[in-house]
Amino acid sequence: MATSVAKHKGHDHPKPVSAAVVDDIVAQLAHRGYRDTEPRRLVIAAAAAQERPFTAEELCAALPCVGRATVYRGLRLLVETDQVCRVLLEDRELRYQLSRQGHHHHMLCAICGISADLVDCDVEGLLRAAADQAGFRMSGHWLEVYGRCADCAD
Amino acid sequence: MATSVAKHKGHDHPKPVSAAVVDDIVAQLAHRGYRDTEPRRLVIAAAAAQERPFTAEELCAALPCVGRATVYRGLRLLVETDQVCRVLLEDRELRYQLSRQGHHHHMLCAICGISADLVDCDVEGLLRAAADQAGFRMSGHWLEVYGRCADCAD
DNA sequence: TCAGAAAGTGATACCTAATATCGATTGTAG
DNA sequence: CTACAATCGATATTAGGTATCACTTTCTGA
Repeated sequence: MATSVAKHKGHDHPKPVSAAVVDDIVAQLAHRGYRDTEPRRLVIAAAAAQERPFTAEELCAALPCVGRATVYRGLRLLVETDQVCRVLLEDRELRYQLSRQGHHHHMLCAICGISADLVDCDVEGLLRAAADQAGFRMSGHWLEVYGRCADCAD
Repeated sequence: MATSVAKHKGHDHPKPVSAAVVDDIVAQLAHRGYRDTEPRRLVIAAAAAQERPFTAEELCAALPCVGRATVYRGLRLLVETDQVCRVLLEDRELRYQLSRQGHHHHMLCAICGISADLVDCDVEGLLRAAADQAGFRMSGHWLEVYGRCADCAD
C-alpha cells in the first residue's frame, strides 16, 4: 500500500521561540493547577520551535536532557488543555502542533509536511445533520485533509 | 484524557456468513490476480461474520488455525482492494469492517461499537472548496464521526 | 522563611500492534 | 503432472507508547 507522506526528518530549522509564547502557555497551565517546571518549559519551547507537525519521538530527540516519559506526559497535558493539537497522517502516524485557535481542522501537505488550518468551513454542522438523520447523536469526530500546499503543487 | 469507547470484546455472536459473500470477494481478488487459498477464505469468512468493526487481533483470536501474519496480510489485501475498510476509534485503535459500497464515512457508537454508514453527505465537496481557498490541492482525507446510535441514546 | 505534602521527573521495564524473515507449502499455468 | 511463483506461518524484531517507583522539585501556609 505505501501511503507516502514526506516526513522531513531533521530538515527543519527550529524557529526562534519568544519567551512570551512559553510564558503564556505556562500561565494557562498554572491557571488549571499544573506546576511550572523546568522540563515542562523545555517541552513547550521545543514544541513551539517546530515549523511543522512533529512526532513525540522527534521531540524526545530534540530534548536529550528530558526523559522520554516526561516528553510524552507533557504532550498529553498540552493536548488535554488544548494548547497543542494532534494531527494524524495518512499512514496513521501521530503528530502534534501548537494550536493557534479553538476547534479547527488541518490540511496536511504530503510533500513538505506543512499544515494549514481549515477555517470557515462548517463540516461540523453538515456532519451533525447527517448523523441526526441516521438517529445518531454526534459527540465528536476526527478529520484530516491531505493534499499539496500551494508551494508544492506541481 | 481517557477517551472511552466500548470494545465489546467477546460479546458478538458471529452472524452466519453466506458462502456467496466469500465467493464474491474471492472472485474479486482472483480478478486482480490474487490466489484463492484456504487461509484467505477463512480470513474473509471471519471478517464477514463480524457484526461490528473488529480489530486484527480479534480476527487472529477467532482464527487460531491461521497464522497471525496471514491474518494481517489478508486484511491489508482486503483493504487495498476495497473489500474492507479501516475504521479509526477515538483512541486511535484501528478496526476493520466489510465495505458495503464505494467511498463513504462511518459513524461509530461509543456505547455498543456499531458503525453506521454516513450517506448522502457531501463533506467531500465542502472540504475541497475550503482547501481550494487556502491554495491546497486536496487528494484525500480521513473522517470518522463518533456518538451514540439510536439504540444507545440516553 | 521553610517544612512537608503533593506534583512532577526519569530510568527502566513492559506492553501491544504490526512488520520482516525465511524455509515450507500450495495454487495454477502450461 | 510439474515447475515456480505466490502464499503461509512460526518466530524475531521494531515502533510507539504506558506503567512503575524511588527520587526531586514546586508551592503552600503556618
